[in-house]
Amino acid sequence: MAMQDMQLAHHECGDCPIRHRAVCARCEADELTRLEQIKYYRSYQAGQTVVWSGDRMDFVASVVTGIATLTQTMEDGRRQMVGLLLPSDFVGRPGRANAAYDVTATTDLVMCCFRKKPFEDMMLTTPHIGQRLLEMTLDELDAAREWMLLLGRKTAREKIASLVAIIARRDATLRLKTPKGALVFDLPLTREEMADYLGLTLETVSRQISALKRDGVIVLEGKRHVTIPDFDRLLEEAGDDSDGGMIG
Amino acid sequence: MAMQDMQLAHHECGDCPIRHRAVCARCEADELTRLEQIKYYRSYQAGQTVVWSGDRMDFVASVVTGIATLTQTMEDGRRQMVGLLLPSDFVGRPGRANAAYDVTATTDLVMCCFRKKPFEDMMLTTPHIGQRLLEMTLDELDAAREWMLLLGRKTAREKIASLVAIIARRDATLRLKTPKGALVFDLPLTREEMADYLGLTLETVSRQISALKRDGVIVLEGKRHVTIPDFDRLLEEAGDDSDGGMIG
DNA sequence: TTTCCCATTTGATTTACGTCAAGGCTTCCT
DNA sequence: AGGAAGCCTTGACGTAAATCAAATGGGAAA
Repeated sequence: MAMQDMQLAHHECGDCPIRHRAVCARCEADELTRLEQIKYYRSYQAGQTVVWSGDRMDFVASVVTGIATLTQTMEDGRRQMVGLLLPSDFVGRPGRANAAYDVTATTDLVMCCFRKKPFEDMMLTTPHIGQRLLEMTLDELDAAREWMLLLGRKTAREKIASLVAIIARRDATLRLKTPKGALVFDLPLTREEMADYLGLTLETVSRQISALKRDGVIVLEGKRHVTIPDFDRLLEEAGDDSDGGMIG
Repeated sequence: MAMQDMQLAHHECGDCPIRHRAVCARCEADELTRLEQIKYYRSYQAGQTVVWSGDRMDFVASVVTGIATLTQTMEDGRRQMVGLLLPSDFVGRPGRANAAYDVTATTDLVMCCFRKKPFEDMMLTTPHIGQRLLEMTLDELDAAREWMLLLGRKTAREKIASLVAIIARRDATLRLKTPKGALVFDLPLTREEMADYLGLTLETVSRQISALKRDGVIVLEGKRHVTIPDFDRLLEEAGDDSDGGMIG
Protein backbone atom coordinates (compact mmCIF):
# COMPACT_ATOMS: atom_id res chain seq x y z
CA MET A 1 0.00 0.00 0.00
CA ALA A 2 2.76 2.41 0.86
CA MET A 3 4.26 1.80 -2.54
CA GLN A 4 1.00 2.69 -4.22
CA ASP A 5 0.72 5.84 -2.20
CA MET A 6 4.04 6.95 -3.54
CA GLN A 7 2.97 6.37 -7.09
CA LEU A 8 -0.13 8.50 -6.91
CA ALA A 9 0.39 11.98 -8.24
CA HIS A 10 -0.86 15.03 -6.47
CA HIS A 11 -4.37 15.28 -7.79
CA GLU A 12 -5.34 11.72 -8.46
CA CYS A 13 -7.96 11.55 -5.77
CA GLY A 14 -9.75 14.22 -7.75
CA ASP A 15 -12.99 15.34 -6.34
CA CYS A 16 -13.32 12.90 -3.52
CA PRO A 17 -15.21 14.16 -0.48
CA ILE A 18 -12.06 14.63 1.49
CA ARG A 19 -10.30 17.21 -0.63
CA HIS A 20 -7.19 15.83 -2.24
CA ARG A 21 -5.15 18.28 -0.24
CA ALA A 22 -6.12 16.32 2.78
CA VAL A 23 -5.71 12.96 1.11
CA CYS A 24 -2.86 12.93 -1.31
CA ALA A 25 0.27 11.20 -0.15
CA ARG A 26 2.40 13.94 -1.60
CA CYS A 27 0.93 16.71 0.49
CA GLU A 28 2.03 17.33 3.98
CA ALA A 29 0.17 20.39 5.09
CA ASP A 30 -2.96 20.71 7.26
CA GLU A 31 -5.05 17.63 7.98
CA LEU A 32 -2.83 15.22 6.18
CA THR A 33 -0.91 13.80 9.07
CA ARG A 34 -4.04 12.84 10.87
CA LEU A 35 -5.56 11.37 7.74
CA GLU A 36 -2.59 9.23 6.88
CA GLN A 37 -3.56 6.96 9.70
CA ILE A 38 -6.97 6.10 8.39
CA LYS A 39 -6.66 5.88 4.64
CA TYR A 40 -5.10 3.36 2.32
CA TYR A 41 -5.25 2.41 -1.35
CA ARG A 42 -6.46 -0.87 -2.73
CA SER A 43 -6.31 -2.31 -6.26
CA TYR A 44 -8.66 -4.73 -7.94
CA GLN A 45 -8.47 -6.52 -11.27
CA ALA A 46 -11.14 -6.24 -13.91
CA GLY A 47 -14.01 -8.55 -13.02
CA GLN A 48 -13.10 -8.83 -9.36
CA THR A 49 -15.73 -8.29 -6.73
CA VAL A 50 -14.96 -5.55 -4.22
CA VAL A 51 -17.71 -6.52 -1.79
CA TRP A 52 -20.78 -8.71 -1.90
CA SER A 53 -24.16 -7.37 -0.90
CA GLY A 54 -24.69 -8.12 2.79
CA ASP A 55 -21.00 -8.40 3.60
CA ARG A 56 -19.52 -6.45 6.42
CA MET A 57 -17.88 -3.32 5.06
CA ASP A 58 -15.68 -1.46 7.50
CA PHE A 59 -14.51 1.20 5.07
CA VAL A 60 -15.83 3.83 2.75
CA ALA A 61 -13.94 4.63 -0.41
CA SER A 62 -13.50 6.83 -3.40
CA VAL A 63 -12.67 5.57 -6.89
CA VAL A 64 -9.24 6.78 -7.97
CA THR A 65 -8.89 5.09 -11.36
CA GLY A 66 -11.04 2.58 -13.22
CA ILE A 67 -14.73 1.81 -13.14
CA ALA A 68 -16.86 -0.04 -10.64
CA THR A 69 -20.54 -0.96 -10.62
CA LEU A 70 -23.19 -1.43 -7.97
CA THR A 71 -25.68 -4.18 -8.79
CA GLN A 72 -28.68 -5.78 -7.17
CA THR A 73 -29.59 -9.39 -7.85
CA MET A 74 -32.90 -11.16 -7.34
CA GLU A 75 -33.08 -14.72 -6.06
CA ASP A 76 -33.69 -16.11 -9.53
CA GLY A 77 -30.67 -14.29 -10.93
CA ARG A 78 -32.21 -11.25 -12.56
CA ARG A 79 -29.70 -8.44 -12.21
CA GLN A 80 -30.03 -4.68 -12.27
CA MET A 81 -27.14 -2.28 -12.12
CA VAL A 82 -27.96 0.57 -9.75
CA GLY A 83 -24.72 2.52 -9.74
CA LEU A 84 -21.87 3.19 -12.14
CA LEU A 85 -18.81 4.55 -10.36
CA LEU A 86 -16.20 6.55 -12.19
CA PRO A 87 -13.08 8.20 -10.77
CA SER A 88 -13.88 10.49 -7.82
CA ASP A 89 -17.17 8.72 -7.06
CA PHE A 90 -17.84 7.62 -3.53
CA VAL A 91 -18.75 4.12 -2.32
CA GLY A 92 -20.19 3.06 0.98
CA ARG A 93 -22.41 4.65 3.51
CA PRO A 94 -21.34 6.20 6.77
CA GLY A 95 -23.48 4.71 9.50
CA ARG A 96 -24.12 1.36 7.87
CA ALA A 97 -22.22 -1.79 8.73
CA ASN A 98 -23.04 -3.98 5.73
CA ALA A 99 -22.94 -3.43 2.00
CA ALA A 100 -26.36 -3.07 0.38
CA TYR A 101 -25.17 -3.92 -3.16
CA ASP A 102 -22.58 -5.97 -4.95
CA VAL A 103 -19.64 -3.77 -5.84
CA THR A 104 -17.64 -5.04 -8.84
CA ALA A 105 -14.61 -3.77 -10.68
CA THR A 106 -15.45 -3.73 -14.41
CA THR A 107 -11.99 -2.50 -15.31
CA ASP A 108 -8.81 -2.57 -13.28
CA LEU A 109 -9.61 -0.39 -10.33
CA VAL A 110 -7.84 1.60 -7.65
CA MET A 111 -9.82 2.78 -4.69
CA CYS A 112 -8.86 5.14 -1.93
CA CYS A 113 -10.32 3.65 1.23
CA PHE A 114 -11.01 5.18 4.63
CA ARG A 115 -11.61 3.08 7.69
CA LYS A 116 -15.20 3.74 8.57
CA LYS A 117 -15.03 4.57 12.24
CA PRO A 118 -12.34 7.27 12.04
CA PHE A 119 -13.99 8.58 8.86
CA GLU A 120 -17.27 9.01 10.72
CA ASP A 121 -15.49 10.70 13.60
CA MET A 122 -13.81 13.01 11.16
CA MET A 123 -17.11 13.91 9.53
CA LEU A 124 -18.26 15.21 12.88
CA THR A 125 -15.23 17.41 13.37
CA THR A 126 -14.62 18.51 9.78
CA PRO A 127 -17.83 19.99 8.38
CA HIS A 128 -16.73 20.37 4.79
CA ILE A 129 -16.43 16.62 4.42
CA GLY A 130 -20.05 16.09 5.28
CA GLN A 131 -21.05 19.02 3.11
CA ARG A 132 -19.17 17.65 0.14
CA LEU A 133 -20.60 14.22 0.73
CA LEU A 134 -24.13 15.64 0.82
CA GLU A 135 -23.52 17.42 -2.44
CA MET A 136 -22.22 14.24 -4.08
CA THR A 137 -25.11 12.19 -2.72
CA LEU A 138 -27.62 14.69 -4.08
CA ASP A 139 -25.94 14.46 -7.47
CA GLU A 140 -26.19 10.71 -7.34
CA LEU A 141 -29.84 10.93 -6.42
CA ASP A 142 -30.48 13.14 -9.43
CA ALA A 143 -28.63 10.65 -11.62
CA ALA A 144 -30.70 7.83 -10.13
CA ARG A 145 -33.89 9.68 -10.96
CA GLU A 146 -32.88 10.25 -14.55
CA TRP A 147 -32.03 6.57 -14.67
CA MET A 148 -35.52 5.73 -13.37
CA LEU A 149 -37.09 7.62 -16.26
CA LEU A 150 -34.88 5.66 -18.60
CA LEU A 151 -35.81 2.31 -17.05
CA GLY A 152 -39.50 3.00 -16.76
CA ARG A 153 -40.37 4.82 -19.93
CA LYS A 154 -37.76 4.69 -22.64
CA THR A 155 -37.65 2.29 -25.59
CA ALA A 156 -34.68 -0.02 -26.08
CA ARG A 157 -33.28 2.26 -28.77
CA GLU A 158 -33.64 5.33 -26.56
CA LYS A 159 -32.01 3.47 -23.70
CA ILE A 160 -28.92 2.65 -25.72
CA ALA A 161 -28.63 6.19 -27.07
CA SER A 162 -29.05 7.53 -23.53
CA LEU A 163 -26.34 5.28 -22.15
CA VAL A 164 -23.89 6.25 -24.86
CA ALA A 165 -24.63 9.92 -24.16
CA ILE A 166 -24.25 9.44 -20.41
CA ILE A 167 -20.89 7.77 -20.83
CA ALA A 168 -19.76 10.42 -23.30
CA ARG A 169 -20.70 13.12 -20.82
CA ARG A 170 -19.35 11.56 -17.66
CA ASP A 171 -16.17 9.84 -18.63
CA ALA A 172 -14.00 12.87 -19.34
CA THR A 173 -10.82 10.80 -19.17
CA LEU A 174 -11.71 8.66 -22.15
CA ARG A 175 -13.33 11.40 -24.16
CA LEU A 176 -11.62 13.02 -27.10
CA LYS A 177 -12.75 15.41 -29.76
CA THR A 178 -11.73 15.06 -33.37
CA PRO A 179 -10.99 18.18 -35.44
CA LYS A 180 -14.54 17.98 -36.80
CA GLY A 181 -16.02 18.03 -33.31
CA ALA A 182 -17.00 14.37 -33.16
CA LEU A 183 -16.64 12.60 -29.83
CA VAL A 184 -14.48 9.50 -29.62
CA PHE A 185 -14.19 7.09 -26.73
CA ASP A 186 -14.28 3.45 -25.69
CA LEU A 187 -17.35 1.92 -24.10
CA PRO A 188 -16.21 0.79 -20.67
CA LEU A 189 -18.93 -1.86 -20.40
CA THR A 190 -19.62 -5.21 -22.04
CA ARG A 191 -22.95 -5.75 -23.79
CA GLU A 192 -24.12 -7.70 -20.78
CA GLU A 193 -23.18 -4.90 -18.38
CA MET A 194 -25.01 -2.45 -20.62
CA ALA A 195 -28.02 -4.74 -20.48
CA ASP A 196 -27.83 -4.76 -16.68
CA TYR A 197 -27.60 -1.00 -16.69
CA LEU A 198 -30.57 -0.57 -19.01
CA GLY A 199 -32.94 -3.29 -17.87
CA LEU A 200 -32.65 -5.17 -21.19
CA THR A 201 -31.22 -8.45 -22.42
CA LEU A 202 -27.83 -8.50 -24.04
CA GLU A 203 -29.37 -9.57 -27.34
CA THR A 204 -31.56 -6.50 -27.42
CA VAL A 205 -28.58 -4.31 -26.57
CA SER A 206 -26.65 -5.83 -29.45
CA ARG A 207 -29.50 -5.40 -31.91
CA GLN A 208 -30.08 -1.77 -30.97
CA ILE A 209 -26.40 -0.92 -31.17
CA SER A 210 -26.38 -2.44 -34.65
CA ALA A 211 -29.43 -0.36 -35.54
CA LEU A 212 -27.88 2.91 -34.32
CA LYS A 213 -24.76 2.04 -36.25
CA ARG A 214 -26.74 1.25 -39.39
CA ASP A 215 -28.54 4.59 -39.05
CA GLY A 216 -25.30 6.51 -38.63
CA VAL A 217 -26.03 7.77 -35.13
CA ILE A 218 -22.85 6.14 -33.88
CA VAL A 219 -19.78 4.75 -35.64
CA LEU A 220 -18.25 1.59 -34.24
CA GLU A 221 -14.74 0.24 -34.74
CA GLY A 222 -14.47 -3.15 -33.13
CA LYS A 223 -16.90 -3.78 -30.31
CA ARG A 224 -15.95 -0.96 -27.99
CA HIS A 225 -14.56 2.02 -29.86
CA VAL A 226 -17.26 4.60 -30.56
CA THR A 227 -17.36 7.80 -32.56
CA ILE A 228 -20.30 10.15 -32.25
CA PRO A 229 -20.41 12.37 -35.30
CA ASP A 230 -23.35 14.45 -34.07
CA PHE A 231 -24.02 14.62 -30.36
CA ASP A 232 -27.32 16.51 -30.76
CA ARG A 233 -28.57 13.75 -33.01
CA LEU A 234 -27.65 11.24 -30.32
CA LEU A 235 -29.56 13.23 -27.70
CA GLU A 236 -32.59 13.31 -29.98
CA GLU A 237 -32.42 9.54 -30.25
CA ALA A 238 -32.13 9.37 -26.47
CA GLY A 239 -35.43 11.19 -26.10
CA ASP A 240 -33.84 13.73 -23.76
CA ASP A 241 -35.09 17.27 -23.46
CA SER A 242 -32.63 19.07 -25.71
CA ASP A 243 -29.11 19.34 -24.35
CA GLY A 244 -29.53 18.94 -20.60
CA GLY A 245 -25.87 19.08 -19.58
CA MET A 246 -24.09 19.35 -22.91
CA ILE A 247 -20.36 18.93 -23.22
CA GLY A 248 -18.45 22.20 -23.49
CA MET B 1 -49.90 31.13 7.71
CA ALA B 2 -49.86 32.22 11.30
CA MET B 3 -53.19 30.46 11.80
CA GLN B 4 -51.79 27.25 10.47
CA ASP B 5 -48.75 27.52 12.68
CA MET B 6 -51.00 27.65 15.67
CA GLN B 7 -52.84 24.54 14.62
CA LEU B 8 -49.76 22.39 14.34
CA ALA B 9 -49.10 20.30 17.40
CA HIS B 10 -45.68 19.90 18.89
CA HIS B 11 -44.35 17.01 16.87
CA GLU B 12 -46.06 17.36 13.57
CA CYS B 13 -42.91 18.22 11.69
CA GLY B 14 -41.76 14.79 12.67
CA ASP B 15 -38.40 13.78 11.44
CA CYS B 16 -37.62 16.76 9.29
CA PRO B 17 -33.95 17.65 8.97
CA ILE B 18 -34.30 20.56 11.30
CA ARG B 19 -35.40 18.82 14.47
CA HIS B 20 -38.95 19.67 15.40
CA ARG B 21 -37.64 21.37 18.52
CA ALA B 22 -36.14 23.90 16.24
CA VAL B 23 -39.12 24.12 13.94
CA CYS B 24 -42.35 23.72 15.80
CA ALA B 25 -44.36 26.84 16.35
CA ARG B 26 -45.16 25.79 19.89
CA CYS B 27 -41.57 25.63 21.07
CA GLU B 28 -39.71 28.64 22.16
CA ALA B 29 -36.35 27.38 23.33
CA ASP B 30 -32.98 27.32 21.57
CA GLU B 31 -32.80 27.98 17.85
CA LEU B 32 -36.45 28.62 17.42
CA THR B 33 -36.47 32.38 17.56
CA ARG B 34 -34.01 32.58 14.76
CA LEU B 35 -35.81 29.96 12.77
CA GLU B 36 -39.19 31.61 13.02
CA GLN B 37 -37.98 34.19 10.60
CA ILE B 38 -37.23 31.80 7.83
CA LYS B 39 -39.89 29.14 7.95
CA TYR B 40 -43.56 29.13 7.05
CA TYR B 41 -46.28 26.60 6.32
CA ARG B 42 -48.10 26.23 3.05
CA SER B 43 -51.15 24.15 2.12
CA TYR B 44 -52.08 22.64 -1.21
CA GLN B 45 -55.21 20.88 -2.39
CA ALA B 46 -55.18 17.38 -3.84
CA GLY B 47 -54.12 17.57 -7.47
CA GLN B 48 -52.47 20.97 -7.14
CA THR B 49 -48.96 21.46 -8.48
CA VAL B 50 -46.44 22.69 -5.92
CA VAL B 51 -43.76 23.59 -8.47
CA TRP B 52 -43.14 22.84 -12.11
CA SER B 53 -39.85 21.40 -13.26
CA GLY B 54 -37.56 24.26 -14.24
CA ASP B 55 -39.35 26.85 -12.13
CA ARG B 56 -37.44 29.00 -9.73
CA MET B 57 -37.68 27.48 -6.25
CA ASP B 58 -36.48 29.74 -3.47
CA PHE B 59 -37.37 27.41 -0.64
CA VAL B 60 -36.74 23.91 0.57
CA ALA B 61 -39.47 22.08 2.45
CA SER B 62 -40.55 19.14 4.50
CA VAL B 63 -43.88 17.37 4.11
CA VAL B 64 -45.97 17.77 7.26
CA THR B 65 -49.19 16.00 6.27
CA GLY B 66 -50.39 14.49 3.01
CA ILE B 67 -48.56 13.02 0.05
CA ALA B 68 -46.65 14.61 -2.79
CA THR B 69 -44.94 13.16 -5.85
CA LEU B 70 -41.94 14.07 -7.95
CA THR B 71 -42.39 13.29 -11.65
CA GLN B 72 -40.39 13.68 -14.81
CA THR B 73 -42.09 14.15 -18.16
CA MET B 74 -40.69 13.60 -21.64
CA GLU B 75 -41.54 15.94 -24.50
CA ASP B 76 -44.08 13.50 -25.92
CA GLY B 77 -45.86 13.18 -22.59
CA ARG B 78 -44.46 9.95 -21.19
CA ARG B 79 -44.32 10.34 -17.44
CA GLN B 80 -42.28 8.63 -14.75
CA MET B 81 -42.69 9.24 -11.06
CA VAL B 82 -39.27 9.53 -9.43
CA GLY B 83 -40.20 10.38 -5.87
CA LEU B 84 -43.06 9.67 -3.48
CA LEU B 85 -43.02 12.03 -0.52
CA LEU B 86 -44.71 11.12 2.72
CA PRO B 87 -44.80 13.13 5.95
CA SER B 88 -41.30 14.09 7.15
CA ASP B 89 -39.79 13.74 3.66
CA PHE B 90 -37.69 16.56 2.34
CA VAL B 91 -38.13 18.42 -0.96
CA GLY B 92 -35.71 20.65 -2.75
CA ARG B 93 -32.01 20.90 -3.01
CA PRO B 94 -29.78 23.33 -1.17
CA GLY B 95 -27.54 24.95 -3.73
CA ARG B 96 -29.88 24.70 -6.71
CA ALA B 97 -32.02 27.56 -7.92
CA ASN B 98 -34.58 25.71 -10.07
CA ALA B 99 -36.75 22.67 -9.49
CA ALA B 100 -35.59 19.57 -11.37
CA TYR B 101 -38.95 17.79 -11.21
CA ASP B 102 -42.65 18.51 -11.10
CA VAL B 103 -43.84 18.41 -7.51
CA THR B 104 -47.54 17.60 -7.17
CA ALA B 105 -49.89 17.19 -4.21
CA THR B 106 -51.73 13.87 -4.66
CA THR B 107 -53.71 14.42 -1.47
CA ASP B 108 -54.31 17.60 0.47
CA LEU B 109 -50.87 18.61 1.57
CA VAL B 110 -49.19 20.77 4.19
CA MET B 111 -45.55 21.59 3.77
CA CYS B 112 -43.16 23.26 6.14
CA CYS B 113 -41.04 25.56 3.99
CA PHE B 114 -37.72 27.23 4.66
CA ARG B 115 -36.46 30.11 2.59
CA LYS B 116 -33.47 28.74 0.81
CA LYS B 117 -30.80 31.33 1.45
CA PRO B 118 -31.12 31.45 5.24
CA PHE B 119 -31.53 27.67 5.27
CA GLU B 120 -28.22 27.29 3.49
CA ASP B 121 -26.58 29.73 5.87
CA MET B 122 -27.95 27.77 8.76
CA MET B 123 -26.59 24.51 7.39
CA LEU B 124 -23.14 26.00 7.59
CA THR B 125 -23.50 27.02 11.19
CA THR B 126 -25.59 24.14 12.50
CA PRO B 127 -23.87 20.84 11.62
CA HIS B 128 -26.63 18.51 12.72
CA ILE B 129 -28.93 19.84 10.01
CA GLY B 130 -26.51 18.88 7.27
CA GLN B 131 -25.86 15.56 8.94
CA ARG B 132 -29.54 14.77 9.16
CA LEU B 133 -30.05 15.84 5.57
CA LEU B 134 -27.23 13.59 4.44
CA GLU B 135 -28.78 10.67 6.26
CA MET B 136 -32.17 11.32 4.66
CA THR B 137 -30.63 11.74 1.22
CA LEU B 138 -28.79 8.44 1.57
CA ASP B 139 -32.06 6.77 2.53
CA GLU B 140 -33.70 8.24 -0.53
CA LEU B 141 -30.86 7.03 -2.69
CA ASP B 142 -31.33 3.52 -1.35
CA ALA B 143 -35.03 3.74 -2.07
CA ALA B 144 -34.28 4.98 -5.58
CA ARG B 145 -32.02 2.01 -6.18
CA GLU B 146 -34.61 -0.47 -5.03
CA TRP B 147 -37.03 1.34 -7.32
CA MET B 148 -34.57 0.93 -10.21
CA LEU B 149 -34.54 -2.83 -9.71
CA LEU B 150 -38.32 -2.77 -9.79
CA LEU B 151 -38.45 -0.69 -12.99
CA GLY B 152 -35.75 -2.58 -14.80
CA ARG B 153 -36.35 -6.20 -13.92
CA LYS B 154 -39.69 -6.92 -12.30
CA THR B 155 -42.82 -8.18 -14.05
CA ALA B 156 -46.04 -6.17 -13.92
CA ARG B 157 -47.42 -8.46 -11.23
CA GLU B 158 -44.26 -8.14 -9.14
CA LYS B 159 -44.33 -4.38 -9.58
CA ILE B 160 -47.84 -4.10 -8.20
CA ALA B 161 -47.10 -6.39 -5.28
CA SER B 162 -43.93 -4.41 -4.56
CA LEU B 163 -45.76 -1.11 -4.58
CA VAL B 164 -48.45 -2.36 -2.23
CA ALA B 165 -45.73 -3.66 0.11
CA ILE B 166 -43.81 -0.38 -0.07
CA ILE B 167 -46.90 1.63 0.80
CA ALA B 168 -47.80 -0.77 3.59
CA ARG B 169 -44.32 -0.38 5.04
CA ARG B 170 -43.89 3.35 4.65
CA ASP B 171 -47.22 4.87 5.35
CA ALA B 172 -47.42 4.22 9.07
CA THR B 173 -50.24 6.72 9.52
CA LEU B 174 -52.72 4.83 7.40
CA ARG B 175 -51.65 1.39 8.46
CA LEU B 176 -53.68 -0.70 10.87
CA LYS B 177 -53.50 -4.25 12.00
CA THR B 178 -56.57 -6.40 12.45
CA PRO B 179 -56.75 -8.86 15.33
CA LYS B 180 -55.63 -11.61 12.95
CA GLY B 181 -52.52 -9.67 11.99
CA ALA B 182 -53.71 -8.59 8.56
CA LEU B 183 -52.69 -5.12 7.39
CA VAL B 184 -55.37 -2.66 6.36
CA PHE B 185 -54.91 0.67 4.64
CA ASP B 186 -56.00 2.88 1.78
CA LEU B 187 -53.97 3.21 -1.37
CA PRO B 188 -53.00 6.86 -1.56
CA LEU B 189 -52.58 6.78 -5.35
CA THR B 190 -54.91 6.52 -8.33
CA ARG B 191 -54.34 3.73 -10.85
CA GLU B 192 -52.71 6.24 -13.15
CA GLU B 193 -50.33 7.43 -10.43
CA MET B 194 -49.44 3.83 -9.69
CA ALA B 195 -48.73 3.35 -13.38
CA ASP B 196 -46.43 6.39 -13.34
CA TYR B 197 -44.68 5.00 -10.30
CA LEU B 198 -44.21 1.56 -11.83
CA GLY B 199 -43.47 2.34 -15.44
CA LEU B 200 -46.69 0.66 -16.64
CA THR B 201 -49.96 1.72 -18.24
CA LEU B 202 -53.00 2.20 -16.08
CA GLU B 203 -54.73 -0.69 -17.84
CA THR B 204 -51.95 -3.06 -16.88
CA VAL B 205 -52.07 -1.79 -13.31
CA SER B 206 -55.80 -2.43 -13.20
CA ARG B 207 -55.47 -5.93 -14.65
CA GLN B 208 -52.72 -6.95 -12.26
CA ILE B 209 -54.57 -5.60 -9.24
CA SER B 210 -57.55 -7.66 -10.34
CA ALA B 211 -55.30 -10.69 -10.68
CA LEU B 212 -53.78 -10.29 -7.20
CA LYS B 213 -57.28 -9.88 -5.84
CA ARG B 214 -58.52 -12.98 -7.68
CA ASP B 215 -55.57 -14.94 -6.27
CA GLY B 216 -56.24 -13.78 -2.72
CA VAL B 217 -52.95 -11.95 -2.27
CA ILE B 218 -54.83 -8.76 -1.51
CA VAL B 219 -58.44 -8.05 -0.60
CA LEU B 220 -60.05 -4.96 -2.05
CA GLU B 221 -63.10 -3.06 -0.84
CA GLY B 222 -63.93 -0.36 -3.31
CA LYS B 223 -61.03 0.86 -5.38
CA ARG B 224 -58.71 2.01 -2.65
CA HIS B 225 -59.22 0.09 0.58
CA VAL B 226 -56.78 -2.81 0.84
CA THR B 227 -56.39 -5.69 3.26
CA ILE B 228 -53.28 -7.83 3.17
CA PRO B 229 -54.07 -11.13 4.86
CA ASP B 230 -50.52 -12.47 4.56
CA PHE B 231 -47.68 -10.01 4.21
CA ASP B 232 -45.06 -12.71 3.55
CA ARG B 233 -47.14 -13.96 0.66
CA LEU B 234 -47.23 -10.44 -0.72
CA LEU B 235 -43.44 -10.16 -0.45
CA GLU B 236 -43.07 -13.45 -2.31
CA GLU B 237 -45.24 -12.08 -5.08
CA ALA B 238 -43.08 -8.95 -5.09
CA GLY B 239 -40.01 -11.04 -5.79
CA ASP B 240 -38.21 -9.46 -2.82
CA ASP B 241 -35.51 -11.26 -0.91
CA SER B 242 -37.50 -12.48 2.08
CA ASP B 243 -38.58 -9.77 4.52
CA GLY B 244 -36.10 -6.97 3.88
CA GLY B 245 -37.52 -4.42 6.30
CA MET B 246 -40.57 -6.17 7.74
CA ILE B 247 -43.14 -4.36 9.77
CA GLY B 248 -42.77 -4.88 13.50
C1' DT C 1 -0.47 -21.42 -37.47
C1' DT C 2 -4.29 -23.86 -35.40
C1' DT C 3 -7.47 -24.30 -31.90
C1' DC C 4 -10.30 -22.90 -28.34
C1' DC C 5 -12.89 -19.71 -25.84
C1' DC C 6 -15.88 -16.13 -25.10
C1' DA C 7 -18.14 -11.99 -26.47
C1' DT C 8 -21.06 -10.63 -29.82
C1' DT C 9 -24.24 -10.79 -33.67
C1' DT C 10 -28.14 -12.42 -36.07
C1' DG C 11 -32.35 -15.18 -36.91
C1' DA C 12 -36.87 -17.42 -35.64
C1' DT C 13 -40.40 -17.57 -32.47
C1' DT C 14 -43.00 -16.45 -28.25
C1' DT C 15 -45.01 -13.53 -24.90
C1' DA C 16 -45.91 -9.82 -21.72
C1' DC C 17 -47.40 -5.62 -21.95
C1' DG C 18 -49.18 -1.69 -24.66
C1' DT C 19 -52.89 0.21 -27.46
C1' DC C 20 -57.44 0.95 -28.77
C1' DA C 21 -62.12 0.59 -27.61
C1' DA C 22 -66.29 -0.12 -24.94
C1' DG C 23 -68.85 -0.15 -20.77
C1' DG C 24 -69.72 0.27 -15.54
C1' DC C 25 -69.76 2.70 -11.21
C1' DT C 26 -69.45 6.95 -8.36
C1' DT C 27 -69.92 11.60 -7.43
C1' DC C 28 -71.12 16.02 -8.59
C1' DC C 29 -73.85 19.43 -11.00
C1' DT C 30 -77.94 21.33 -12.97
C1' DA D 1 -84.08 12.73 -11.71
C1' DG D 2 -80.87 13.06 -15.57
C1' DG D 3 -76.66 14.02 -17.36
C1' DA D 4 -71.79 14.59 -17.37
C1' DA D 5 -67.20 13.76 -15.92
C1' DG D 6 -63.87 11.02 -13.55
C1' DC D 7 -62.02 6.72 -12.41
C1' DC D 8 -61.76 2.10 -13.11
C1' DT D 9 -62.39 -2.47 -15.38
C1' DT D 10 -62.48 -5.61 -19.12
C1' DG D 11 -61.89 -7.29 -23.87
C1' DA D 12 -59.62 -7.74 -28.48
C1' DC D 13 -55.66 -7.08 -30.89
C1' DG D 14 -50.82 -5.48 -32.04
C1' DT D 15 -46.00 -5.09 -31.10
C1' DA D 16 -41.51 -4.43 -28.75
C1' DA D 17 -38.59 -6.99 -26.44
C1' DA D 18 -37.64 -11.64 -24.41
C1' DT D 19 -36.35 -16.25 -25.32
C1' DC D 20 -34.27 -19.90 -27.71
C1' DA D 21 -30.88 -21.14 -30.98
C1' DA D 22 -27.10 -20.83 -34.25
C1' DA D 23 -23.46 -18.59 -36.46
C1' DT D 24 -19.48 -15.26 -36.47
C1' DG D 25 -15.27 -13.15 -35.09
C1' DG D 26 -11.26 -11.77 -32.44
C1' DG D 27 -7.83 -12.68 -29.04
C1' DA D 28 -5.21 -15.89 -26.15
C1' DA D 29 -3.13 -20.28 -25.52
C1' DA D 30 -0.88 -24.14 -27.39
